[in-house]
Amino acid sequence: MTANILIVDDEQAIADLVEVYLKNENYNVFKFYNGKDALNCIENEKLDLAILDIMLPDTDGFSICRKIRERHKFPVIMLTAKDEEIDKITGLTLGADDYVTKPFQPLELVARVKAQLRRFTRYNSSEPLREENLIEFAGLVLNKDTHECTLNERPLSLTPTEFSILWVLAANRGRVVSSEELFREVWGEKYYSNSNNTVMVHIRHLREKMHDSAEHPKYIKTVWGVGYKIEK
Amino acid sequence: MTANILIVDDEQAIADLVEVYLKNENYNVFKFYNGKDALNCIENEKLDLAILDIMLPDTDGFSICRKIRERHKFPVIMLTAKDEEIDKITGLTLGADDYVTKPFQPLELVARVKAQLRRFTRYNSSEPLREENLIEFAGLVLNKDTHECTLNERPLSLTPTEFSILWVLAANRGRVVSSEELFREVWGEKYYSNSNNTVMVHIRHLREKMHDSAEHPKYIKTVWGVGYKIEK
DNA sequence: CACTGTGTTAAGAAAGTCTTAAGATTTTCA
DNA sequence: TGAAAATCTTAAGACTTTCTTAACACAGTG
Repeated sequence: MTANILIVDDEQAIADLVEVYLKNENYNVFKFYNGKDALNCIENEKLDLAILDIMLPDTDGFSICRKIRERHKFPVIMLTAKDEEIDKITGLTLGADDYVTKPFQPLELVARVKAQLRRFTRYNSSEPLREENLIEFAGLVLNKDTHECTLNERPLSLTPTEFSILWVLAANRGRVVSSEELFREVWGEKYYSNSNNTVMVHIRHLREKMHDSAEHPKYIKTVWGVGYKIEK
Repeated sequence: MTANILIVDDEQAIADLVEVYLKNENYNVFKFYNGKDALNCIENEKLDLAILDIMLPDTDGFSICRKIRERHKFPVIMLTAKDEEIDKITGLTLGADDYVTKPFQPLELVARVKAQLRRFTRYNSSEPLREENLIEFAGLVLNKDTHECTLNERPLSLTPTEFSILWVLAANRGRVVSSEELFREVWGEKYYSNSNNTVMVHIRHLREKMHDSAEHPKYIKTVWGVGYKIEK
């Protein structure tokens, strides 16, 4: 399950560095030092993500981003110099999905790339690579297409977040999923801190709707100090 | 029984310091301040372990790690700057066996080196290098995914720390594991002092749950002056 | 017997979880 | 568009489980 990633930066050292790190993660990398070649690549290759520097010799990242958005939906990450703060707003409104300011830690960028790919394949892909869009076991039915859920033939009215959480738990049934993992899976790229009890509150709501209790859970079990799990 | 250890760090002071400590332990040390010489060394020397800084003038630790993994199986320890927290995950998935964050206590690093060498020489014979998440032997079953544990088909309800301790003992079955080693494995890189009897208390709880006794232990045996072990 | 390492116990500290509710945000729909 | 509804996030306190500490008892060692 690899992905095709485009990197465009006229600073060759940076483009090369990013290339090394991405290849380390087994991504296919298309690397260009100018906009013209990049645009060509966008037309001819089936890309999964693009990393664009804003300043380029022959054009700029925004133009490329706009070009991409005309025909494609894959995520775009912008590279901006530190003092180009304004780019944040502009870049994002122009359709970039994330931005990273220079200088950056290569691994930070890699993490962002992964986050975007995860987000993209989860939400935007009509034909999922691996994941099914129907989970059915032990009286629980989850339909990702319709976002419907039934428990023992009784329909549950779940909010989007609740559905996502239950989906992740169900997809990993039998395995303990930590709050942090749940958070990352459901919310995507944001950072997690222990003081954030959002997941917990949603679990509480889920249990309520499933007529489940925290003390003697039938469905979502708490594994102390580790996370939550649904039995197989 | 000495070992050949490669250390690569462009911060000469650090590389030199590590060298001193490793030589003090009678290891043969190959020290380099850049990636090129290190790669050369990897080709020509029969190494037992490598310590790699991530940031290098001409390349990076991951590239070297990948090179090593193409041909060799010996353990690799990564050095990461404190703020490169994310490296932990990425570095490990890239094939490093352990990571140490800068700044570090030299003796801490030495301890890690020893641990890796021990692990390697042990596993290298029959067992796979990659850690499993299921240990099953002599009536004891430990499942890291579900955090479940059964002893002779009877489920044991273990706390996270108890589970970790039993896991380490089980993973090292047949070998004595000292309290200090247990502490480091379970609690991470924190410092250990002899006056700390936390491990002992947990062992006591474990024995209780396993219906084991200190005088005539069936499972967790005390090796006087050394540590604890579980028979194979 | 002194000494050092290990075992036991219990209580207080710390960490993790649950619940609740208010306020912020987003979505819906007239 | 603006008001209402739904949903999400945050925060605080109660509650539970787990961990650590410390004091003392016990067991090996020389």
